[in-house]
Amino acid sequence: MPTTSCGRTHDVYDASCPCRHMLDLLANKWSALALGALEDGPRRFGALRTKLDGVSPKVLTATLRRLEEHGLIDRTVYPAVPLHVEYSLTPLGRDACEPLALLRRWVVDNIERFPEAAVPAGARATSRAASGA
Amino acid sequence: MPTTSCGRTHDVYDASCPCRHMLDLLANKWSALALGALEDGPRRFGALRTKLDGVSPKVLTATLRRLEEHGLIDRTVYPAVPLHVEYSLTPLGRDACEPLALLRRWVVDNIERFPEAAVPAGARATSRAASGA
DNA sequence: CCATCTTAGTTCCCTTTGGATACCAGTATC
DNA sequence: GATACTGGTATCCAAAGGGAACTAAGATGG
Repeated sequence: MPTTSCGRTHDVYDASCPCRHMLDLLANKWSALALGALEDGPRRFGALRTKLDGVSPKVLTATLRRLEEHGLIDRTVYPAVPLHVEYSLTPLGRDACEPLALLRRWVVDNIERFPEAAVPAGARATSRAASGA
Repeated sequence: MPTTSCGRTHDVYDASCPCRHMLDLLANKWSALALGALEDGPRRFGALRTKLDGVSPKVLTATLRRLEEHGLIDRTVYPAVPLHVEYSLTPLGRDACEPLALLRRWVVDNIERFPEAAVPAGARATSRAASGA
């Protein structure tokens, strides 16, 4: 059973352990993508919106706010006109990127092993990837 | 840009790439916990329900079905009485456990670094971990 | 002076998913 | 006949996800 420096036991399988809450935060499609998008340096809201193909502004805002609340990213407002807002990784966020990057990478590396039937139709035929980019 | 053996480009950031769908499946609290719970060998529905503290039977069923559809776990029914159903990892599922285990572990190892305010009240005070187990 | 463009969101509404609780089927046992 | 065990459904409600339109603030430009 994993124990931290302060001697308390932590377990993601325990619903009342803070770990569970953090796992819920990180084991999330948009969180994993947003943190990964910030690995190469700060990005603006619009850039993230473009990078995270398919995200709605509402969900992106909610995701970024949640990551900020949990100390994984910083939100910096430059009061220029037009408004300029930059999101960047905190040290904690940068560290969290490691396991998330491995997960994203594993998916890409092993996608061919998944049964065809499991992939929804829309993602097979009309995919950018399938058009031979 | 990552490329697979068949030469096609895959990118989790592309909403229409099958990768995105798979990331959505794996970057999920219950999936990450369920796969991890099967690492030490097959488990029955009831055992998973106990292990995955706080999961409702409906959600557990849905999670297991989804993992089964995507070829990550096998569902074996032993027509004994009372009914006996076992869930086990497929080779693909076993491989997927690696990055997920790293993620779960990272959370446990770094939980103390998260700001206190970010942890919901219920998880701090009345936690099993806090009671000095 | 008013319309337009930009960025970074918010608001609304609807659908999907998550979650809690109750209940069911099949059979063996008491 | 009542009870218990396993592995789920059924039902109901709340929360989150998602699409589209709209807002704010100020520069720009006719």
